[in-house]
Amino acid sequence: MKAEAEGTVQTETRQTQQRVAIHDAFSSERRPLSPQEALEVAQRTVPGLGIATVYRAIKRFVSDGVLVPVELPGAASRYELAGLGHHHHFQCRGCDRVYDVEGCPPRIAELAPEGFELEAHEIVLHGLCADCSETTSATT
Amino acid sequence: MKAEAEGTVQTETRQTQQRVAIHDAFSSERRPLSPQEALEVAQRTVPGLGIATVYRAIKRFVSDGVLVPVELPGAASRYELAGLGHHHHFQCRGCDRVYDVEGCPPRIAELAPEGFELEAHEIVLHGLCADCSETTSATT
DNA sequence: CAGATAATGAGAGGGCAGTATCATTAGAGC
DNA sequence: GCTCTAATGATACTGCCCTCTCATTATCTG
Repeated sequence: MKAEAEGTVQTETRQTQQRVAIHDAFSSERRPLSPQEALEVAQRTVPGLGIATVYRAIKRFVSDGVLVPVELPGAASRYELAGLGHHHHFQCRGCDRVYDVEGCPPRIAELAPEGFELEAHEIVLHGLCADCSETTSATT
Repeated sequence: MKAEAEGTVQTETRQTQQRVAIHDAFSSERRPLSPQEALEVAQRTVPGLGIATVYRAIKRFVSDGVLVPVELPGAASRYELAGLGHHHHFQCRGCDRVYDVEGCPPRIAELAPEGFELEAHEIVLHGLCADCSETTSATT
């Protein structure tokens, strides 16, 4: 996987422990992470990791098609692994984490007004995730 | 409408032409406006209007329940008149304006994973509004 | 009309997300 | 191990959204 001879290689892209740790953060958490969250997770592996490196790595992963941006209301951009298929998100107001949710209600297209061209849609659920819901409702 | 005797009145709330113009901007446009958009619309009536005044007025309107915030991915906060009932939004990628859309697909609640407490949801449609769609597809 | 003061406008300031800089570190190939 | 250089980390910096400050203006009441 060197460089297919040509000059399309902008840089050599070394496999550093930082980059590996950042990528692992996304694959282990399995939910959209903000750069800050990714930093915290990856720092468990690489303590000295700096935020600038996280931004750089994410940028690279996105342009390589490894990550895709997930934009949610209010919050900063998050990113998740590409190739997950169509899905939506649930944002917990307790811990502020974002989770993927499967499925998509029918008739979405019918919402668009006459004359409008619908190209994409996005559904964001809000509430409490399982963890926060437990804590709040004092189960025991 | 003075002040019901007590001390609940923080300030007197004068009816200034600026504040009227800002409120009118929201009622005439009938769609969520960012402070910047509101500024531009209101400046047609009050040319010298400053952005700080718009922020101040919006803040006041929100705390008075006249406006409600509309948070959309990426973009800055927008606001719209309160009391419009449940609805969603369409954001045009051409002009970046946001429109209200009626209706709401069924089964939304079923999307939430087990154990999650769904409290609210939000649907954002993306694409081209009627105006931009026309322009793009070169009608004639 | 006059007085009291809320509101305004312009610009400075604060906070935060993200980027650029640069000396130092550490991958990758030999 | 050694060289080359991409990558890193710390920090300065930019850009943007929004708030604060304060001298001036305009609204409201009597």
